[in-house]
Amino acid sequence: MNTDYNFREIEAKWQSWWAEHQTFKTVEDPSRPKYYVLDMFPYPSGAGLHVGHPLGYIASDIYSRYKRLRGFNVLHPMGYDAFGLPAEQYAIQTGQHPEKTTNDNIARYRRQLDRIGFSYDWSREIRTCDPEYYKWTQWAFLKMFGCWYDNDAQKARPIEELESAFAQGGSSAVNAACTEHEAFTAEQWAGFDSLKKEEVLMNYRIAYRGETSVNWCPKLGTVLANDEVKEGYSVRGGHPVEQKKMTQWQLRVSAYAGRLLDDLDALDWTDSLKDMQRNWIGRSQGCEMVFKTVNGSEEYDVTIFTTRADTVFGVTFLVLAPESDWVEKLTSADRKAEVEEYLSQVRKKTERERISQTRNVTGVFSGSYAINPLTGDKVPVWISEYVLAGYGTGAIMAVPAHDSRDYAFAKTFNLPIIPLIEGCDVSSESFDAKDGIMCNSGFLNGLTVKEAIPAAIDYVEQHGLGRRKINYRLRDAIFSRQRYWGEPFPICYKDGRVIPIPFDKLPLELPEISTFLPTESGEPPLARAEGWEYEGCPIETCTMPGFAGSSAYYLRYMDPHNQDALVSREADEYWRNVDLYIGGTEHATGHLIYSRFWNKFLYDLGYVCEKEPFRKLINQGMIQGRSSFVYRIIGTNTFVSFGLKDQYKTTEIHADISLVHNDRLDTEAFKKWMPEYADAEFILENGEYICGSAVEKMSKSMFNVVNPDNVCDTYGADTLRLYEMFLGPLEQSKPWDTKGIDGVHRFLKKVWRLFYDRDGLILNDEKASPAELKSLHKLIGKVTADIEAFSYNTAVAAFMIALNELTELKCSKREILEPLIILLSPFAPHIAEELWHAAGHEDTITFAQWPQYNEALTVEDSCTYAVSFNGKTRFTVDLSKSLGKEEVEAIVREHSLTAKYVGDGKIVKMIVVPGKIVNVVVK
RNA sequence: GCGGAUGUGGCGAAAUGGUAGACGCGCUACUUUGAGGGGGUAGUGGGAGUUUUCCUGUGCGAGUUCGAGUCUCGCCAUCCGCACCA
Repeated sequence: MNTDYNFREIEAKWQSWWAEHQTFKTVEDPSRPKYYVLDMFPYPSGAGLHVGHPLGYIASDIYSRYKRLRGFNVLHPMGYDAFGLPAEQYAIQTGQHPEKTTNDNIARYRRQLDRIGFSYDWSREIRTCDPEYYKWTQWAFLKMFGCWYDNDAQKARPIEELESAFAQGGSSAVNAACTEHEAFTAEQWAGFDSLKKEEVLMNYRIAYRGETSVNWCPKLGTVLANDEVKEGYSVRGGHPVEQKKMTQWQLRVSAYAGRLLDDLDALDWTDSLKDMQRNWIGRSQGCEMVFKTVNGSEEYDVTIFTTRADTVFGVTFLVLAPESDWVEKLTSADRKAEVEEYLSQVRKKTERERISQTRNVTGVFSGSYAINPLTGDKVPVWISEYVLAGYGTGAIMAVPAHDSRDYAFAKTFNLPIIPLIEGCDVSSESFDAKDGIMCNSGFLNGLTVKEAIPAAIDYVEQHGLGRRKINYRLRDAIFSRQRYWGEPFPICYKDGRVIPIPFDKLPLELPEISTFLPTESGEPPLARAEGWEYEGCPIETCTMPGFAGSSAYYLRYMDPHNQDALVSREADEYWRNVDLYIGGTEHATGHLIYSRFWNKFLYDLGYVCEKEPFRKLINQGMIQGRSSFVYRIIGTNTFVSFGLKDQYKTTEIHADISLVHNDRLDTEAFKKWMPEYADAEFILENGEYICGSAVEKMSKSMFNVVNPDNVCDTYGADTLRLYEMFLGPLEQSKPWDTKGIDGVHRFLKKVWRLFYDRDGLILNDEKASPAELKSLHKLIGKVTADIEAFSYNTAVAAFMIALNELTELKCSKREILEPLIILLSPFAPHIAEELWHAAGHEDTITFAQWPQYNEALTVEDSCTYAVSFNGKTRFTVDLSKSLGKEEVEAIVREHSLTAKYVGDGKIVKMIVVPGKIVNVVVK
């Protein structure tokens, strides 16, 4: 009889047992409380999983299993975010269909995931590239196309309601979110032909097509969303990105900016993540103000946005963004050539260059002048790239005395600077602080800045010069990608009109094409598809971006096989929203914004019952790699050990970490690793070759990738799971360091030893001693609290402490060990199942009952504390029974102390401070 | 520049304002000759002392408190996010 801890056998056995018995298949059950635990589904890349990926999955799996043990009906699904650029790039290079490589990658991911023993309900698996799934992505898009946003009601409404509002009262009948506001009366609306009406409505649709300045990435041949660009480079691939005007599909996310911001407060997310979103949404409160502007004989109203209405008396010029529509109108005939020259210079710059040249002040005078609405002063209108077209109105009033950017501009172009705050010095820099007493400001003189801002806005509103306005930085999401491997738009074009393809024709499936490159004329790959048309009308050739498929996937898991709806009302009302969502921070301003927007849109239409998709969110940290280095003496094939390397001139070379254990290099394996090292020689220290190390990103080129499969081979999935949790706090980034894994593995072997000795099972039915019960209940209390707090590293430590105590007590009692393995089962499910089975249970441990914590059993039954006082005085306090307030006070009197009594309960610890006070700590 | 987080042994890390360093790794000594990642015992922040023990110690500097790794303020350093957002 083999009585060793044979994790390979055990893990394979239970993984197939769970699969056969469909242990984790979840069914809606109104008699039990629900709990929805979700991982951010992975993009199945060609490289497979490394040891960092499962960190969050393990954490969520532990919580899922814990919740099941506590009687919850747990929804814990998994799927794949399977559309995307890398598969398509690979297809372009190799000609392989992205569907094939994606499926291969998914199969590999699945094998890797299965080995770790996750409790996913795979019957609910979804893939965003599956037509049965993307049907509902297309459906949602059509719904957005068919809706407008009512700013007064703060919700999306069907476009038909907008049409009838226009028919009754023209454009002023509603307060709607729109791209370009064009005023018209009901009569004018009635006079529009259908094409014109369509054009007008397009400005209001939540999914709309319109010209906008986009992030164009020439290398990838596609536009990108703001969150897909970082510092002027594409997040995927790191290619330069430039600004370009293009007609693109967009989602009116900006209409939801206020709600996206306000509803953050109620979410159980970290402050840093909420702040990131707040930042990204970028609410600022101020006012719009109209400046009458004169270009020769022409007069225009230029609307500017400012948060500092109080500084309007210090305006010495206006500035337009180069892309602003006013530029053309306000360029005087004699300035035309210079303005054109400046605009072409600006256009040539990539986003990257614009950012890196932040310090260089550039601009050009338009030739026009504006009238300050409060002072009547005439000020010049300039054009400069420091004003952004996409924010506010694309035009600003410049107050150089109190804005550093305006100040730099004024200094460069010799424009006047008027200080407005008493005693401020603007001789070398602007005074930006919102602090001080106003001067040179007419009716605002004498007020503080904080009083002056609302006073100025009130004045502006009362005199019809402008209005209060809240501006958001959040932009509409550009929704077209000039790529093949994404959801097709259910849209076709006929006689210049945009026609939605009816719901009952969905899914509109991706057609086969011969090659995945864009066409010669630069059109998207779908332009190559034969017969890509609907009833004779050409279908849109762009596809949807990556975030389309991931925006509502959590809803589909609730009801993945529903043919008639994204999610049925019953399923939605049962599962509601995600209770716990675990994933990386990298989605803070992408997926997590879009998903919230998408959910709110569906909420407005009554398809989902919760305002927010993800109630609690945890960002797991990254696991970095720990690279190992060997040191080759320059010009030789001799390698010198880390401690001796300073005696030679060496180059540092990454050594594959599979050749290294506890920083010691397996020199023979190293020789076989690469041909060039076959005859390598080594200078050892103490008979060993010690490697250097560094923490770096886990990547193939650093030879520091740890594959979870290898860890499962060597130590087993349970050890991997425990170790990843033991490594440190979940949210923290930390390097993968194989050193400590032996300790965790040893722990599991010792757990096994409590059940088995060399002769077989030693589990017995003897009655537990108080000491054993104390160990157990301390553990129950600690582990329960730690799981609830997601403090998994300390939970694992608690197991080790309990184990040490029970091993010391030679405890093999069922009364202790059965609850212990239930506690352990979320962390190490395979060994727990095996021992549960060994203890005589036929069923799975998955639905056992979480042990009841009895605090009374954890109290010391006999304990005398020696207390030192003033370094000399000593007395003892018997804490054998719980002490109440009276007993404490008695001790205090006896020793002439003063005391502060804290709380009630059992006193386990007394601390005496020399001279004064006894403070009683209650545990 | 703005916002957020973090700073504790040789290492990963613990500590409702209450004996700092639990637990694990590593290391040291002893032990068991079952060394295909063996088992056990003891020790392990630094310094002093033959023993009981003492001093010192959580990035730096103040403050609150009987008491601060923990709370407050100011620095310093590191990491992350945003960044000409008017």
